[in-house]
Amino acid sequence: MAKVRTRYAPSPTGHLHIGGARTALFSYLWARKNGGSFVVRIEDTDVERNVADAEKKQMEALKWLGIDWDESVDVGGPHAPYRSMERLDLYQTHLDKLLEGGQAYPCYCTQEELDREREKQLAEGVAPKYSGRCRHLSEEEREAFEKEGRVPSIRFRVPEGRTITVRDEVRGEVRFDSDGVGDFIIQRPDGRPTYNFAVVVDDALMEITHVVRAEEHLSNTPRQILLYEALGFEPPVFAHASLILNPDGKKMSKRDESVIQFIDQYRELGYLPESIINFLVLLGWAPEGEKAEEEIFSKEELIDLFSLKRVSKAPAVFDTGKLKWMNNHYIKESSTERITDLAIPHLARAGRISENPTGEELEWVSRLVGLYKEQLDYVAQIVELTEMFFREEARYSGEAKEVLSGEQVPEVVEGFIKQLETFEGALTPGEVKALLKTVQKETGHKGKKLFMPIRAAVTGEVHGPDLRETICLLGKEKVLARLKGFLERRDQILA
RNA sequence: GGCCCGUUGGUGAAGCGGUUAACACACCAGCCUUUCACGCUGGCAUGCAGGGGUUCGAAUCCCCUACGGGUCACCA
Repeated sequence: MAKVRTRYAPSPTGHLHIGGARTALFSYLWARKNGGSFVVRIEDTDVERNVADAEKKQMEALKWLGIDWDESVDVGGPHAPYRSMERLDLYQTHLDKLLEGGQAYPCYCTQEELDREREKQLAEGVAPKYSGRCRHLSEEEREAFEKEGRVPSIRFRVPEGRTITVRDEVRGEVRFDSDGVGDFIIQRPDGRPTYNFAVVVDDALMEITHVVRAEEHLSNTPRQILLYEALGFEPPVFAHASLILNPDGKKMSKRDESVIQFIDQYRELGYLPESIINFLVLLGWAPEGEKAEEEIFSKEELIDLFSLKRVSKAPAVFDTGKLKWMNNHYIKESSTERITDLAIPHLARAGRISENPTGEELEWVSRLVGLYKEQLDYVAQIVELTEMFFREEARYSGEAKEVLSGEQVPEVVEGFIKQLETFEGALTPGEVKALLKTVQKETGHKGKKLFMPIRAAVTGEVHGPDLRETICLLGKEKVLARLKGFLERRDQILA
C-alpha cells in the first residue's frame, strides 16, 4: 500500500472551529499512526469570503494544539503551491481535458435563471437539480450567447444511470445513483474552480490516500468520485465523521452561544491544548478493547491507538461539563510554574498585578496559583476565584455573617489580632498554625468555633482553600486590617 | 420532496449472536478535611427509538415505522 497521506483543507474564512480542529486531528493522527504525511492545504477559491488573517490564525491554532504538518504554505513541499488560488493553472489544465473529452461543457445560464428554476422545482416538490438546458447547445446557440456577452461557467456532465460507490472507512460502502445529481459547476465564469473540482484535482495531485472530513461532505462525495474517474485518477479512501452537536442536540451553528466554538477562545481562556485534543478525539471516536475503559490519552498514545475504523457514525454531543472536567484534570497534572505563567497575563489584565511583575510578585502569584490550582476549570478563572485577595475590605456573604454572629467570635478575633500583632518575622503556614493554637489555648475555643470566625472575618466567606496559606498570602497587614475592620463595624456588618 | 446517514442512561460511550449492558462526566449518598475543592467508597439503563421477523438465544442479523441529521450552491 502506498504511503499514507492525509490532509486538512480549510477555507480561510474564519477562526479554527472545534469541528475543524477535530477533523484536522483525526487526519493528523491517521497520518502519524501510519508513518505518513500530513498536509495542510488552503482552499481559498471563495475569494469574497476570505478573511485576511484567517489562514495564519488557523495555522497558529493548529500548531498550538500540537497538530504539526509536513507540507503546507509555510514549509512548502513536493506538491506546492498549497493555496488553491495559486494553483489555477493546474485546474485549468485538467478542466481543458474534460472539455476536450466532452465531459464538461459551458453553461450560459444566469444566476437569475438558475434561481428561478430552482424555486420552481422546490415549489413543485421536485428534487432541485440543474435541468441540463445548456447540456446540448449547438455551436450556433453558443455563439449566440457569446455574442450577447454572456460568459459561461463550466459544468460537469454527470453520466446517466450510474451507481456510484463511495468506499468509506467508517460507513462501509455507500451507494448513490448518478441520476440524483445534476450537472454541477466546476469552474466559475471568472476561471476560479469550485470546491468539488478543486478538491479532487488537489487531492489527486497531492497523492492524498485518505480523505477524512465531516459527514456534511458525504453527499458531495459521489460528484467527486465521478470527477476522479473522468480525470483518470484513483479515488482515495474516504472517512466521514459524524457531526458535532451542541448540548441541545442541535447541529452547532456558528452563532451558537451554548458552546465556545473556536480554538482561539479556548486558548485565551486558559484551556490546555492537551485537554482540547483529548476531549475532541473522544467526540466520535473510541479506542478499542481494554483501552475503551480509559479516557485520558496523550497525543502519543492517541497516535498509537487511533483508527479510522473506530470513528463513530452517530453524531456526538459536545458536553461542556466533560471538557471542564478534563481541563481541570490536566491543570492539576501540570506544574504550578506552567499554570502560573498562563495565569500572569490574566491577572495583569485584570489589574491585579503589575504588567512587568517583580520577582517577589511572581513568587507570590505562584503560591496563589498553587493554592487554587485544584479547582481551576480553566486558567482565566483564577481572576474571579482570587478576587477576595485584591479587595481592600472583605465582603461578607450571608453564611459568613451567620458564622460571625456567634457569641465567641469577638473573643477569638481579638485573640488572633493580639497574636498577630506580637508576631515578628516572616509569616508561614506553620507559624499561623502555631498562632492559632495559642488563640485556642487562651480562649478555649477550638475547631470550627475557632477557625470559621477567622476565615469569615478575613475572607468574608465560609469556604475557601487552606486558611493558613491564605492568611500568609494576604499578609499580616491586610489580615489585621480586615480583622480590626470587622470588629469596628461589627454591628453594621451583622445588621 | 429525492437521495444518503444515524438512533445504547442527562452526556461521551463500550458492546460485533449467549455479559449482572464496561468505563468516564454529571447527579445523589457517605468518608476524609477547621470550610470549600481534591481524593476515596457506594448508588444511578428491568433495558438498548418503536414494531415485526430470523434464531434454542438479539442491543448485536433482516424488514417496516417514527424521530433526528446531511445534501441537492458560481460555500467549503
